Amino acid sequence: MNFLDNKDSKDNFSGFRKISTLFISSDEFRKIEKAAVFLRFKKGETILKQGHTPTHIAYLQSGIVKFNFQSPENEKNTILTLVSAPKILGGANLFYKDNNLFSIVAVEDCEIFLIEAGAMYELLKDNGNYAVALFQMASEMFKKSILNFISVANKQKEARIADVFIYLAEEIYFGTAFKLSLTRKEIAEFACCSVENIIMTLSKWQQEGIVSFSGKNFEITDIEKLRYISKVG
Amino acid sequence: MNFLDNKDSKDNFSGFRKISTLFISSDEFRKIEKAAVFLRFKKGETILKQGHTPTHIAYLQSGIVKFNFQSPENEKNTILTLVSAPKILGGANLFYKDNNLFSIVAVEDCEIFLIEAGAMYELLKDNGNYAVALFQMASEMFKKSILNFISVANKQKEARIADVFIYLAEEIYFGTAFKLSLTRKEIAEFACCSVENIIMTLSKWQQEGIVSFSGKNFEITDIEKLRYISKVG
DNA sequence: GAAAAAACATTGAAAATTCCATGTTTCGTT
DNA sequence: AACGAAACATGGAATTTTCAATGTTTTTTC
Repeated sequence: MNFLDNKDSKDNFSGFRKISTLFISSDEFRKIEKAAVFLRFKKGETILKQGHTPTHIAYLQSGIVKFNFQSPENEKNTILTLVSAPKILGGANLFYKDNNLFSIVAVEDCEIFLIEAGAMYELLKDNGNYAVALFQMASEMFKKSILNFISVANKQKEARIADVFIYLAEEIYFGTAFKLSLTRKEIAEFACCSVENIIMTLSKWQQEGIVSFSGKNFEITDIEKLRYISKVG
Repeated sequence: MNFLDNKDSKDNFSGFRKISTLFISSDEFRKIEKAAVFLRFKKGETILKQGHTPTHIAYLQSGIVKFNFQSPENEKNTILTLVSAPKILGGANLFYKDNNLFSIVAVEDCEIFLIEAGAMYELLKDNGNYAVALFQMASEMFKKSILNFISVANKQKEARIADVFIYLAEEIYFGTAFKLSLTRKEIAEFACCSVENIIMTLSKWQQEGIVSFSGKNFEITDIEKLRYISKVG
């Protein structure tokens, strides 16, 4: 990661400014700007680390991140959810006193603003409706994790993998053709099954004409079939 | 459920008043009281229903509730988490615009205050620190759901059931001996496995001297063994 | 307090899923 | 271009988990 000069940082802050100034004044927003740093993260780098004390709230300007839980006992990872820019991240961290439940890791190169929690909190104290708006955005990510939980808990392998690919198309890549930035192993960690399951299911789907892929280039050719699999399993 | 007169309601509101008046004035709290109704729910009754528009925030004065997700496709239920009084429930509902993700259902007789979301929101607008405090409390329940998710995703049957019973002892009944208010089926819905798994595992544990039970009376006699099972699986 | 319903319990067969072994391809580095 | 490492791929054995059938006990309801 590398630090940029302040001017560049301000130019890139526009997304967050737009959201924020619906609720707070430009003067107040300047306080946030002063308490923020702009950072670039390479694919694979950890943005917020599981177990650390939450000191910052993050705004994802561009890129894709995963919410990754690493089991302390075995070496297994679980991807709770995947998020693409622009979004407020780690809002939950701000509202907890506890340590971070999970890590936030870049799965593609990311541009991020880290804002000091203390400065943010000062502002929220006097702007309840801004606080509520931020909570709502932060809650979205919880909601997505819970939806994934429900999928994992109720459905079996193939339906879960279908859910993952529907989610990728609808909420991450915004289209049925995309360059997949996740490895098979990461998809397995997201759908909570083994890598072999992912590989075999994808091969099967390719034969059945539901998806087609070569290397990282993916296309979902029959998303309605995927929706059917998601329902019927 | 039956409605009580206002006086009784006020007397029972003390828990929520105590929390709230750390952040807001007594005058302001009176506005909440006016917008609240006191209700009793019998075991099995639904307090907030999945799919409904969230119009109220709930304060659980006494009793135990489950966060229950009912699958629209098959008839399967999943218990996301279990919560015992006193707690703020459905805070998430307040911070969402979406419909309720899950139902909140009494697993023991409950005393509940339902507060109009609109009145609450008016108050939060001018009291950011109260908003933050409420959100922190509401987030706790999300956190518990996520922890359950992680257990379900990473561990197998026996370790998950161990997690459920450790959770019951530590966070619901506050002791290792208790009158279990969940059926075997509900435990299965919580640990995400079949009823047979629950029954067989409990029988095995009883033979091994880890738990002892007859009917609804339960005692965990060796919680350290349960912790070991939770880790090693 | 009797009948019905729900909950609890046990077993073996069937199905789903992971584990293991092995081989190929792709990617990044020197 | 050669090398090693990581990712991708395949198939069968071993394991875990659910399903199905059946019976007992407990709880609820009239």
